[in-house]
Amino acid sequence: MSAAEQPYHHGSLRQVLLARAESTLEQDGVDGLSLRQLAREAGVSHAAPSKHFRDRQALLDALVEQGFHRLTKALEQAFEEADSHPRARLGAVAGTYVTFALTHRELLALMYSSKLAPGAATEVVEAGRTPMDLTVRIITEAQAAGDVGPGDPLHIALVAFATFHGIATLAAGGMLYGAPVDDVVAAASDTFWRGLSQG
Amino acid sequence: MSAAEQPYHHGSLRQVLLARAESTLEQDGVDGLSLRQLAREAGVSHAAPSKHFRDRQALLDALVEQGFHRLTKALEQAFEEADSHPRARLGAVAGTYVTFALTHRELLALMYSSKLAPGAATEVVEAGRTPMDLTVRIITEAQAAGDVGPGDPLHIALVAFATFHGIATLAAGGMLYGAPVDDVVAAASDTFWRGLSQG
DNA sequence: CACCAATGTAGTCAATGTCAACATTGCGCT
DNA sequence: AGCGCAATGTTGACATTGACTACATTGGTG
Repeated sequence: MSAAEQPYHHGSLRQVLLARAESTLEQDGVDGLSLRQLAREAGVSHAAPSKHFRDRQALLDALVEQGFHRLTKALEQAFEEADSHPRARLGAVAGTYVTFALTHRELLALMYSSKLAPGAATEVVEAGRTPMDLTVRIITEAQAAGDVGPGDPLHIALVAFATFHGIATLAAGGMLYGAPVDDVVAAASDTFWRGLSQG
Repeated sequence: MSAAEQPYHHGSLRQVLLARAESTLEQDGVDGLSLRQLAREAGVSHAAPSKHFRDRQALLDALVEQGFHRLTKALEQAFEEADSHPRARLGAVAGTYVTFALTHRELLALMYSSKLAPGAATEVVEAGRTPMDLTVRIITEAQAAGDVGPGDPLHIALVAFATFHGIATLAAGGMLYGAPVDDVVAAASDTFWRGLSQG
């Protein structure tokens, strides 16, 4: 091959495709994502991506999985670094979640639209559980510490998670009617803990 | 034209397209929606839909608008028919919202994905505000009745709405981990009101 | 070193959204 | 009543896309 030519094998096509796919996703939305376009940008033939992703859905699944892993990592870090008091932990986790939602609007929407291919679902479902698992853990700790009365921790955690998830998605869609996200999150936190602090 | 022929003009093509589009949407998701397929099902030529919807997005916008109108109607009816106590009203509205979300999963997702064309946005944005407006009204009444302490009713209403919206979308996505929706809604209601009942 | 699995290429096909040119119809205005 | 035009529908075309098949190149491994 001559000097300026590309080697026949790209070398890291899968990574490049995923990276460009993610930035295109955020910029143009899911509908703006085209396998052929990605191939062009990567400088490979139009069918090359098929060696790494069976079809378009497989690429989306990979994006979702990557997204969940990153989100999980961020949430766990926030959990660890926060003061160990349940209130501080939930606040840190909720804040991280909302930040992620605002930084990766389209990705989070994709993650929870979950048109997951029934085949590859296992891994993704696994990764998708972490946010709730963390929340359950916080509630359980709060109950152990006496900050929260008895009751199925799953139900209580679901209420908490749904609240912050709802705020995050509404914020990402610009439907907070001008209210600052942080204020809404803080208000939700206050209401939530006050509602749980008594039997 | 011979007896069995269709008249040249369909007569109610727009309505038929919208109706079939909605059922296809729920059955196959947004991606399963094709203008040409709809045209086939309606028995018209492939370009006929363009006389009623400039492009595919315009059809989706129309579905969203129709969806918001139906949701608004249902919520307002629930609001009126419920006992006038704020707690009963919020419960009725929340229940109606969740029911709608479960009955029209794909539609609700589309409604809040809001890739609204900046042009036609006004009408849809208008319709999209009603759920929050109703919630604000309930909170204001609750404050007037002394059931809820002072505070920006918008913020409080946002927390409530986000909570039920979050529960609804999680439930629609099958991410409640087996917990019955009604239980989660009830738990959220209890926590919410208890958290607000004191200064 | 020969072979083979992984990776990339070229060509093709059907489906789709969109546009332009043309056909048919019904309604309003004179 | 009837003329004319806007609304509605048809036909044909084109570019893009996802997906499939056959083939080419490469690098690692027995």
